[in-house]
Amino acid sequence: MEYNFKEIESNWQAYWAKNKTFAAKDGGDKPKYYVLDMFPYPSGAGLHVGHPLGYIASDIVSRYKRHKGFNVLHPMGYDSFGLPAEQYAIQTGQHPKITTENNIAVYRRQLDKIGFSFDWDREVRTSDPEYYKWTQWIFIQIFNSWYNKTTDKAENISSLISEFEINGNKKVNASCEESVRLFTVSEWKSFSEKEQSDILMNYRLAYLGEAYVNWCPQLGTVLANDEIKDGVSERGGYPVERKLMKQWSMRITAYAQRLLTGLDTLDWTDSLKEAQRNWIGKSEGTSLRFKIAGSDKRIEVFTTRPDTVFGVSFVTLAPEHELVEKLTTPENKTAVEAYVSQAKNRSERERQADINKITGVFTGSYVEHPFTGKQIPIWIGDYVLAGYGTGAVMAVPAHDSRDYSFAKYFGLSILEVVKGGDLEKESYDAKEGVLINSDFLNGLQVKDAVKLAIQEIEIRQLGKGKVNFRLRDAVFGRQRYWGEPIPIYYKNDIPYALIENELPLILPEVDKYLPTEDGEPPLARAASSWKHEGKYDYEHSTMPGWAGSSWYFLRYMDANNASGIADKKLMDYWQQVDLYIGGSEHATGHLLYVRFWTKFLKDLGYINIEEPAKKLINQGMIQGRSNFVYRVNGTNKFVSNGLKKGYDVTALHTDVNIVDNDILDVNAFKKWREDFSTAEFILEDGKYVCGVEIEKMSKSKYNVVSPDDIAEKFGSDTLRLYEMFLGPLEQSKPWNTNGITGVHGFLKKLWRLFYSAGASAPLSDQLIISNDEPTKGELKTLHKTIKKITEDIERFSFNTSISNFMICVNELTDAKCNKRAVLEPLLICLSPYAPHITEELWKQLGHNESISTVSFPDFNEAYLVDDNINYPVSVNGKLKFTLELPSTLTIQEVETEVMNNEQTQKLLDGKQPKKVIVVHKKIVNMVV
RNA sequence: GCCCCGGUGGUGGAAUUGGUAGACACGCAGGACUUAAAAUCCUGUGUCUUCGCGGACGUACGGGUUCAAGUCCCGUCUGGGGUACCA
Repeated sequence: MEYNFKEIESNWQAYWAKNKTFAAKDGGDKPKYYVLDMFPYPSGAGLHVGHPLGYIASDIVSRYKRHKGFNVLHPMGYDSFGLPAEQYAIQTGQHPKITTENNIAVYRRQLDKIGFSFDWDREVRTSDPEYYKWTQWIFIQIFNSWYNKTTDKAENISSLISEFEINGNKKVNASCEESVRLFTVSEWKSFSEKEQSDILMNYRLAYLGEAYVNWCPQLGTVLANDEIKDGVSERGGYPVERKLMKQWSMRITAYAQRLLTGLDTLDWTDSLKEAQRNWIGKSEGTSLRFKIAGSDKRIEVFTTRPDTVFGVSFVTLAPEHELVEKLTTPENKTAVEAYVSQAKNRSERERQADINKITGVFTGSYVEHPFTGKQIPIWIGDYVLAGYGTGAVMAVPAHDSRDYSFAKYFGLSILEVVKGGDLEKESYDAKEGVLINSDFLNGLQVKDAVKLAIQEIEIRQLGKGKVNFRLRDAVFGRQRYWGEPIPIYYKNDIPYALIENELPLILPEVDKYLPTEDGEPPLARAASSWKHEGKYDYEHSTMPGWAGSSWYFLRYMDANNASGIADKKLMDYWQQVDLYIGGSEHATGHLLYVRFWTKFLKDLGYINIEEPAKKLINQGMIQGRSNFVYRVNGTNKFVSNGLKKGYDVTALHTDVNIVDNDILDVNAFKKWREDFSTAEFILEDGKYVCGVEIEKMSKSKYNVVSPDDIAEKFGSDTLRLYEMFLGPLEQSKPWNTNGITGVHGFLKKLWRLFYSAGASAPLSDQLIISNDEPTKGELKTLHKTIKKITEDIERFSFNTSISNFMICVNELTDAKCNKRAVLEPLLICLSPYAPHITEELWKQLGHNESISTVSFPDFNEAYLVDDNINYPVSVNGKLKFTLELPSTLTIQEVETEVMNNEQTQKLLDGKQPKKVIVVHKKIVNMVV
């Protein structure tokens, strides 16, 4: 019987679906194991071969863990809100819901064809009202919470209100807006409802606040930092500018320290943890106030180098700093105003492009040095950012390169206070050296000087030791249609959250998916009929893409729950994700937000885990391998790659699906596009050889390879094996079908073990399987393979395990082994990788149960040892000769045997070795 | 600039704790079977040298530690990813 993969694969896919073979059970005696993939956004282009890479890896682990006796949760769903469907809707008028559903259907069909063991009963879609009801519910919990720094967790806003009613806010230790002012109990009680609401807004973890946002006029929406690439929007490539807007935001900064310390408990790669650490950007230093000369006002700065305080030669404010106007003297007014308005109009992109251009302006005012009382000029410079620290810096040009260039450019003084650099050439930024010209800090090392300076600043009440984070609050509102409506309505200009039984707040229908003519979000188009209790306007912005994906891992635990995010008992049972696989592009976006929401939900007691995923692996990207043809300019002639030098040619992308091993199928090429139907070719060795380049996989480059085509030609088992065989999971690599015959040949060889009497014998119609006892050699091959595969899967080294399967099958083929006792355990080992063929052969062997229900075989060390092992013996590392010794010896016995050996004695020539080292039971070294 | 990860045959890659570098696969060459092709099977395949046995060299480059280095340390070159006037 031939290996008919098409029939086998469709039969088993139908069987698994019908029998719900991979449905996870909520509970039981088995230990649980939760394997999660980052769910896809269902785009219109369908899956290409790069998408399933991570899914195949997670599927292998899931199937393996089931064999190992775990109760495995391995779900899949769709991150189905997003901009592309909305853009498509704008262009065509088709409702994004329809587009999304169509795309999901295509994805599902493609995923099913690969034979994944997902539990589809738990499918989630973020755009489903039954799902986003709970996204909205979580938003309301966050809105109704504040962060208590004393208990170091989020609490319901009611505890804050009662504190206000007892003590006012002077004792409150909260993560809140810096600008919040002190009030007493009686003041609180005298405030109007609107005033109270505004005050609480400063404390809420989801709050409405003024924020500089990345505004994209073309899209009519606000973008997150990671939705912008090179200063333009990731989708569409439109310019982006900074704009101050009232926006819903999330106070993720309250969690900065916990997000940082939590990383230590995670089994994530160092590079990923490092990326998160950099993003959170903790820096320790001190605040320091400079008194403005001739005024009672002070400018507060943040510095990590208080040791260099005697080197301050000017203070720089961000152009947006609130004191700019007051500090500007009349004679400088024109220059300052011109500079400020110009700096404000510069977009982020322009600022980045002019990174080396130094700009700034003098205000005309001075501050007093806190220790020396010396007059220090106040400047404005756009290298100081309003959004970081206090928006003002003490400039120490001698020891900070940015201050240095600024000082050099404007001719300001440079005062050396740490020895070690050459200030004629550049600033000395290193945090080591001895302090000079610094009064009480003189002679100290930088490290000690920092400590002493902070101490002194605190004693003199000039400032306070402080920790600053780079992390900023996350803007949560989007001026878009295709997202979760924010469950807020406005009554007398006060925002109120909906209550649970008013959810879900369904996304209303609109006539167009664009912002309104006066710049309101698309939802404003529905406003006339879409009102709370028929009269109050709802919030018109929607949630960002990351909202739905920040808690989906919980929903899979109880995907159809109508009364909560998921049943508490089930969340307590499934706990954390044990293995999370996805792309590294989510390192600082999704993975921070999902950690943030997890911590928040824990604080409120809804879940009892602090981190969403224990182990995380980033799969590498599969790049496209583009093929080129070279058209001789002005003709319809195409010259082969090797001969193109003599011609004036234009390189054109050609469809990789009509190219085999870089040889063009010229007839298919002529049919591919009408204008090529009359093409002529200049061949080399009778072939047309194409050029090659590695690029991102994309429709426009004609280098997209669909998994469907591969499955059609070779079968899904081959696709699965080949994607894993390409190289280490975490490494990026170009797709190249050249080697696929290797893994396909492996499956055919495996099939022959069951249906043929030998390597070159013809295939039989019947299984040729014997019940004979295996030989020692066959058992050794089997157990060696089990051992290696087990170790390979445990360390996620799927490419090497496939090599080990190949070695095993080659050895069994050589041994003409067709014994049940060898082949059955081998099938079980292979089934996570190639589920269809192994299910089929398992059934042919007479089993009624799915192979996925069988225990993974254990290996037996006893079968692995050789009778004799060659021990090369070397003296001082030089290999001299080998001895044959039985492998049953202990290391001590090997030593004795080697020492007593005649040849060893001859080599040592009467000397006694100082050291005898037996390594790997294979090499014996002697140090003389 | 800073941070992180890499650099091994013609190609993808293996070498798990420092212990016989190049497993496995592709490609290529030769052979078997076949009228022929496909499929399948067998042999060879790091470089140089040698008729051959063998020998020398060899993991980006230059040093170092070690009986022993692809692996550890220092420096240089180089590729990829992240991030950026973060005070």
